[in-house]
Amino acid sequence: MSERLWDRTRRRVQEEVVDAALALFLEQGFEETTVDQVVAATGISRRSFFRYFGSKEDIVFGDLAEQGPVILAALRARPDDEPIWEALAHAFEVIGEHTSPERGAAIGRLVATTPALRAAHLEKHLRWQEALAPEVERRVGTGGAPAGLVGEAVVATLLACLDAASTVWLRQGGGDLGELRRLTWQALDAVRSGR
Amino acid sequence: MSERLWDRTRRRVQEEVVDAALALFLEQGFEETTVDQVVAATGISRRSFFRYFGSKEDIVFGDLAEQGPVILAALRARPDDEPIWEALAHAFEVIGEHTSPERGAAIGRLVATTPALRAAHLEKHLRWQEALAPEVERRVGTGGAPAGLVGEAVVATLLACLDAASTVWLRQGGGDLGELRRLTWQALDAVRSGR
DNA sequence: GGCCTCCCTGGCATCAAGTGCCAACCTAGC
DNA sequence: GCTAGGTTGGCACTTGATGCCAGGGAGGCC
Repeated sequence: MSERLWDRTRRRVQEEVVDAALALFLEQGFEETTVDQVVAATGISRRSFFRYFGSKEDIVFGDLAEQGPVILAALRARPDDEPIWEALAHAFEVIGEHTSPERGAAIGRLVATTPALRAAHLEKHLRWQEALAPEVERRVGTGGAPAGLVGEAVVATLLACLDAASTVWLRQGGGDLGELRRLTWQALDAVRSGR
Repeated sequence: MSERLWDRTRRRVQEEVVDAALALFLEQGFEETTVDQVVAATGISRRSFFRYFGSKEDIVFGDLAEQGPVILAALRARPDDEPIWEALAHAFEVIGEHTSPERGAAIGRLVATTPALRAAHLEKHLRWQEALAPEVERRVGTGGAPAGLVGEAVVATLLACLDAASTVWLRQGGGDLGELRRLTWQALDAVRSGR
């Protein structure tokens, strides 16, 4: 009943718009592409576009910002005695599961070169932090610090290392996910062993 | 010669606008305050406002985003054998030097509750990362990782811990800078000793 | 099948943040 | 005082985003 015609067409239209829009963005840049161009390329009305996406940035990020609970579930599924960094790193891998590395790299490059998208990207991280911090803090303990401090700091650090790794990874051409994992560990090691 | 009347009035007008605008923001919120209201409260013209500030966010952050070189200089002034975290933490203290902790806390609260400002805040961190990463990497070495990885990761981690500490600090009421320093160290310790 | 209800769509008007352009103006140097 | 160069403010315009309303299609009910 909940999977009737409307829902299906909705999803189809959404995908169609995303594909057309991404093509435009990659060709002529995100800022340089206007919403009017996007809707012209798909036949949807301008008004409906903003009902589907809410903002231009949403085309690129989709519902990624709302995936906090999904990542949290992945984290909870990890054994309790696993080192926190490993558990977190694995938990975040669920995010990339529904996109090819190539598409991910293309979007990554777009984000890296567009201030507005970088900002949205970081906002997304904040949302993830809120979702994950409590569970992380349950695992590692507060260490005597006020509630929230350690959890937020640990998640934020992992995301920081992941971003640094992504930057280098994209510069190297992207594509190989194993390489991204390796870089993330190198960044994490450097942080943890830093004098 | 470069400190003639124009420069002085420019600075005075700027301060006046910032004061009036911050009062409005704190009273009725950032998003809820329009640029037209701000210029109406100061007599300056709308057009001139955007020449002074470039964007509404700039009222709140001023030239903070461009202070990367200043922080870098402060970092360079630190002894070469000082542990990187200490050196960095001290270097960042130059940022707060020209504002009272109370004003800083008020702005911090404003930023924390306004998505657009949070995004700008994080963008600012990215700019600082770019400025500091090379010097940090010179100090700690690349550890065999590709150039840039370690520097970016270390700076980003420190900023992440500082943000986590700020969040807790603001929740506690703010005001005491020593407390903020203490919280930052606790966050950093938790990150470095995390299993 | 006819009808009614609900929700989606698209068009219109509107708002707010920026930006380009141009004429009027003011400071500084001569 | 006069000119040159930067400043100011008004205007129009672009772009993202939102409220409102009429029209229309899907699905349930008789």
